Amino acid sequence: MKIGEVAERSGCHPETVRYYERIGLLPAPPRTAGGYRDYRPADADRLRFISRGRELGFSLEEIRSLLGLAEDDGLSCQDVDRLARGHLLDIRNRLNDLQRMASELERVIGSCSGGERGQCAILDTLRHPPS
Amino acid sequence: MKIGEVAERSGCHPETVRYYERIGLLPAPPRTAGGYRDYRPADADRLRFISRGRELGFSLEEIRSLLGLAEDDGLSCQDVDRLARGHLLDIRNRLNDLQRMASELERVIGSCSGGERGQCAILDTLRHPPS
DNA sequence: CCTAAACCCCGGAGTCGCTACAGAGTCAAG
DNA sequence: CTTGACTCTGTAGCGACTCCGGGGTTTAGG
Repeated sequence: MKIGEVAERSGCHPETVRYYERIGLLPAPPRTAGGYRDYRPADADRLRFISRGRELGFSLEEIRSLLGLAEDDGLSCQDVDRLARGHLLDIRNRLNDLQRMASELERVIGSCSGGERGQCAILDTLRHPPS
Repeated sequence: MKIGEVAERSGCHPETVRYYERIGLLPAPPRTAGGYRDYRPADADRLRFISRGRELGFSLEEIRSLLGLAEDDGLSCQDVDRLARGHLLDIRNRLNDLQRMASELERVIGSCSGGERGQCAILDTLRHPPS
């Protein structure tokens, strides 16, 4: 199948598929007589694996590791687990940061919408941090 | 004051201060005889404004707008409010995304840690998305 | 058989917000 | 006078794409 089809099946943009090939995340497929990339179903599976990993917020390097771990049938489950747990911690940290941002913004916006004139509470907050 | 001091006062890295100058977010200050940038306190204030905006997750372009709005004393409060509310929506969306990632990861990790051998549930999830 | 549309190719540049050099110059303390 | 800390410029790198230009190929319809 051609790049458009594998892209559609996997949920990646065709340019992204070429990009993954360029950085070595997806093996370069054979070409047709006309020079088009010719993929097999396993490539679509691999791309779906990548795309799903991205949806879960894994970096491409993390996904590269996961793909490596998925290859060897040894006792890699612990490694996978460790990687996933580490990643979960990252996400929780980012959640905390965003949560703080959101509350702070809500507070600031709330204090502004009341006053119709005079000083702007949002700009004041930016000017004079409460920390 | 020199760049190191203004950086420390504002919480920005010196290289970041130069970067902000390069992209026109901070006006280029006069130079000393030796060619060093010579800042005044107002520059530190502006940098703190920027850095605080970054902490709240505003993009540099948004901050550029906020700085512009902070300049003219007209009826810009509504614009500021609109910008902040729009930004809050962005953050809430990102929060939702991260929240979904975290729950999904927790689920997947939970289902993995039980099994000591056989197939890895995490890899299986990546291989066979539940969607 | 011919043409137009849809697809594909490649290489390179742009995005955002820094950060990290390299290689040079300046300044203050001891 | 020397050492070390700071500063200067310009450039390149990061991650994960995305878009562009200028071509080539395939396919469906007339």
